[in-house]
Amino acid sequence: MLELKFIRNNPEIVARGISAKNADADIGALLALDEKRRDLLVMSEKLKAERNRANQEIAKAKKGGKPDQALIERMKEISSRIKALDTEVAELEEDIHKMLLTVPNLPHESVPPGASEKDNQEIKRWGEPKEFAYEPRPHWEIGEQLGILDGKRASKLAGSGFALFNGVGALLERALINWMLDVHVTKQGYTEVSTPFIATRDCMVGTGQLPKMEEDMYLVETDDLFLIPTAEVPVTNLHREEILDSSRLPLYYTAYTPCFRREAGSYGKDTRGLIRIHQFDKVEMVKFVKPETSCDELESLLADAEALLQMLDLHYRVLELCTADLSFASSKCYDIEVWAPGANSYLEVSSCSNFEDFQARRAGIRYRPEQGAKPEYVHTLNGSGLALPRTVAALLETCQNPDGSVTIPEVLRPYMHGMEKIGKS
RNA sequence: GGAGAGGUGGCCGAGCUGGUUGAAGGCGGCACCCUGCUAAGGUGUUGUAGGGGUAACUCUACCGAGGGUUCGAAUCCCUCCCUCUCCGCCA
Repeated sequence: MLELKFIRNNPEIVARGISAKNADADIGALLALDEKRRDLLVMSEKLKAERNRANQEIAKAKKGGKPDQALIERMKEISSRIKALDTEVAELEEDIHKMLLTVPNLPHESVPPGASEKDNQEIKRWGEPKEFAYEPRPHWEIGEQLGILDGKRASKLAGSGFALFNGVGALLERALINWMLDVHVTKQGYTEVSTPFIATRDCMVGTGQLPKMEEDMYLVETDDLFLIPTAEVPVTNLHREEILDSSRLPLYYTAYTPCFRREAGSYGKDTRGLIRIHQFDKVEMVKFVKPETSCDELESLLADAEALLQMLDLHYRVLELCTADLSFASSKCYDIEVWAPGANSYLEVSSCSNFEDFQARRAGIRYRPEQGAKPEYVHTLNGSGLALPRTVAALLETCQNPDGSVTIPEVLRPYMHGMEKIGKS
């Protein structure tokens, strides 16, 4: 959420930022409502001041035993006017707030301009695409042949767009989760949390999924609770409505959670294998930092995510998203895409974003810069480290052998009972 | 799901027979004083948000959330949410 005052004072900057993001929001209408609200507020508050003065008089008079009946009658009238004004103000405030929630975050000044995802900038390549003497097979074939992926039965359980890992496949999934968490905790300074996989509407608004993305979420209607689309939601909301001690910052958290996404509107896209499914596992990193450090923190967050792919020895590239491809809440974002030779494409396995104070303002996450100073909003960041199914896909495809087996990366072997290869079982 | 208790400022905790209570008291924080050092002690100060004003300043709101009663509500009434205890059910 942007600050209303900021919009009021910088309408043209806001408008420019919104259009750079290819979004639209009616700033003019918003500001008109705001002006009306302030007019009514002044009227109401003047009346309230009068009422407060009168109330003291009445209280004093009553002690003497003779309340002024005429004054009470007049206050009755004023009270009803106040009530009417306040009702109107409250309605305006609600409208303004609703509109404010639909205004996207502005791109950071360093973000390259662009009209679509085609204008994203590739800023880095690590490693080389592995060479094959034969046509490398896609992970869905490898997985089915090794008996570690069972797409048919997955759809029996939950319909299309779900995965079922079998035997060593399930072990591989679990090994990756444990290994990633261990790297974040023991080598990169994150604190592990294990959160609910369901979140309230307030949480979803706090991180920016709502109100815009409601169709993309699974809603448990009976309780008005949402299945989380990413651990970003519960972890960022951990400190909702809190004033954090400045000495505690920066706070680094990591969490494993499943992620649930309806993927409404992307039917027919990436339907094969593990590339786009409704439920997937992910290890996420979330940071709460002081504003002046958030740019650097984004770089180190990206490095922490990259480190995982480097240890797995998987080739990847890093894209800096252009203004048009930035998500609603982010001000700057890097995507990491891992090379999947069988699918013959780069797969997004991590998205590292700086939200600046956009989420913090929505969720009320603040800190006190100095003892006794006014609380200010923290900056929040998050990045996947990493999304599991696509990592598994790239791994199976990259580490496949001519005989159909898959060599397990060394770092994972301790997590897989020392196993070196996945063969046919 | 049933019965009961409760939700007050950074924290703990009074007030809850309606009226200078934004809110006693304590802890913590900050400033100053005292002190050979440390510890202890003394005095003062210390919430958030939204308006108005060039400014000094000033007004308003906030005691879980939302309604109601009243000239006036942290205090009375209703609804909802959350926490705790006991019972039931269940991993």
